[in-house]
Amino acid sequence: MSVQFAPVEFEPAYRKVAAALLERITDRTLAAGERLPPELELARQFGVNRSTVREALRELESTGVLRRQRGSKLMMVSRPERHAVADGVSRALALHDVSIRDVWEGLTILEPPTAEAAARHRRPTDLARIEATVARAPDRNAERAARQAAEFFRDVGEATHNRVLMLAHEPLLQLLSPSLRTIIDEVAAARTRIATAQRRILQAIRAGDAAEARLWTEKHIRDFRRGFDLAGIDLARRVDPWSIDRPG
Amino acid sequence: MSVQFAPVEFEPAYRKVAAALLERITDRTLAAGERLPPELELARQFGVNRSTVREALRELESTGVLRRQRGSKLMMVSRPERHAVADGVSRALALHDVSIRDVWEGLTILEPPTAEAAARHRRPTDLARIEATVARAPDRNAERAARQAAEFFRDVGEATHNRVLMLAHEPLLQLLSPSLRTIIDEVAAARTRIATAQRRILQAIRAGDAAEARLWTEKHIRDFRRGFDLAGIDLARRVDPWSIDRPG
DNA sequence: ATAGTCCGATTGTCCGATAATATCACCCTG
DNA sequence: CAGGGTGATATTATCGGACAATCGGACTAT
Repeated sequence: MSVQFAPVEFEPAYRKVAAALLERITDRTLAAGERLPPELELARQFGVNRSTVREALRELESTGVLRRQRGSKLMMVSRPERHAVADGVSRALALHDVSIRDVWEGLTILEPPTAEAAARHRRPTDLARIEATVARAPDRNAERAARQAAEFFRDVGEATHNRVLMLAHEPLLQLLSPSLRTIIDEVAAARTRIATAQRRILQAIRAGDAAEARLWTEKHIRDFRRGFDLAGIDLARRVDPWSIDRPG
Repeated sequence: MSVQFAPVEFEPAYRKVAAALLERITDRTLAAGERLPPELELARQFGVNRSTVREALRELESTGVLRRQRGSKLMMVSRPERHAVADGVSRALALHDVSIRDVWEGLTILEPPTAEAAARHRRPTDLARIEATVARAPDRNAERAARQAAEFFRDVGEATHNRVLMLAHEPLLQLLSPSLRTIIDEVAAARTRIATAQRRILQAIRAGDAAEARLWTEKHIRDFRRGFDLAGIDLARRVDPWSIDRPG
């Protein structure tokens, strides 16, 4: 076994076509919003059959760089939507048997500094949005209440004006939402504690008090941990392969 | 405008097929490692043409839940590979004009607590892996040195045994790598400072000293910031649509 | 055992065709 | 001239069928 050979690599045409198109999209030759040529035209240009082009298009469609507006025929170059990307990440994490503890730990790490950053970079419109969400605070319906709790974090994320942070916590919010609903359903004090924390965090962000925003967010997340215990949720359990919102 | 109608939704067959298959995969009816039936069989079962099935397969293939082992014909159900998922996230962030500052801020938030967690949960094999990487420390070649620097963070991430954290920082490492290479190329002191920080962090992780691990990681990341300035990299510049590794 | 050979199954790719519908230039009417 | 109908055309979704390449085995000869 003196000589070693690398496996000969073969790439099917549909993948090559997809790669070529993706290349043009990432290097902005094809800008977002631009319309893609018709399939037959692409087939002619690439010198392949239309079926092959279509397979490539499906690939790009599912990554979110191609989309078609409702009721339109031609494909449009687009930027992947945040929630669509997050769906993929969530699915991947769920399939990898990530535990509730893992997700919670991620939030513990991510949210306090995010709130801090929000306190520094928030603008009036951000405050308005957070306020609107906080105002919906204690909701009788557990489903809605859980959604509101997640929405609050999203709003805070928006206020950072850092897309990296916004995208990073999105899958965590998605994965935690079923447990969150359970907590709100089972733990009597949950609603008011959440509402209180949200008010304090909002207050701190409005005042531009980064330290305070961080502190209350830490409390807020720690409360979730208490909630898991009180609701009898096993932290070691893997997150549910929950229902994904279909990308619009 | 008394009555309102939601836009009638039409889903093409290839999407329905993809959704149906994905459903079976997320609910584990089709377990990872299992082989998918042949395309003709699927076409028969779904009552559609083979071309339609193929378009659905391309969609699932690109999300990473389907794969074929090298040189095999039948598709295999699989879990999305971390780096493949991260590629998608990176691309999305790049297309959204994320700035270097945004990415750096993400690392600032993510890495110190990650090192902390690593100090708590590391096992002997983790230490060995980190040590091996640190041992490759000052490399003359900037390209390799940058890869090594990123690899170090990956190793630390592995040591947390939390897949959420591992996946979360992966896109950041990918997006930062071009800038990192520039720094190593331009800033004379970069190599030794990186090597020093890595040694100290490794030491702390080995000792199980979470606080120390966090501290040195903070320094390490702050150093990057200094590096950007010294290398004349504009933090407001958007990250490069760098070259993506093709998923194997 | 290892290499050669054959065979069925399966994928990659192509061709051609049809129905549905989005797009657009055009015309008509008030 | 604005705005609404109206075809002709372009384009997609889906189908059926075809063929070459090749993978997985079985079987055979060395």
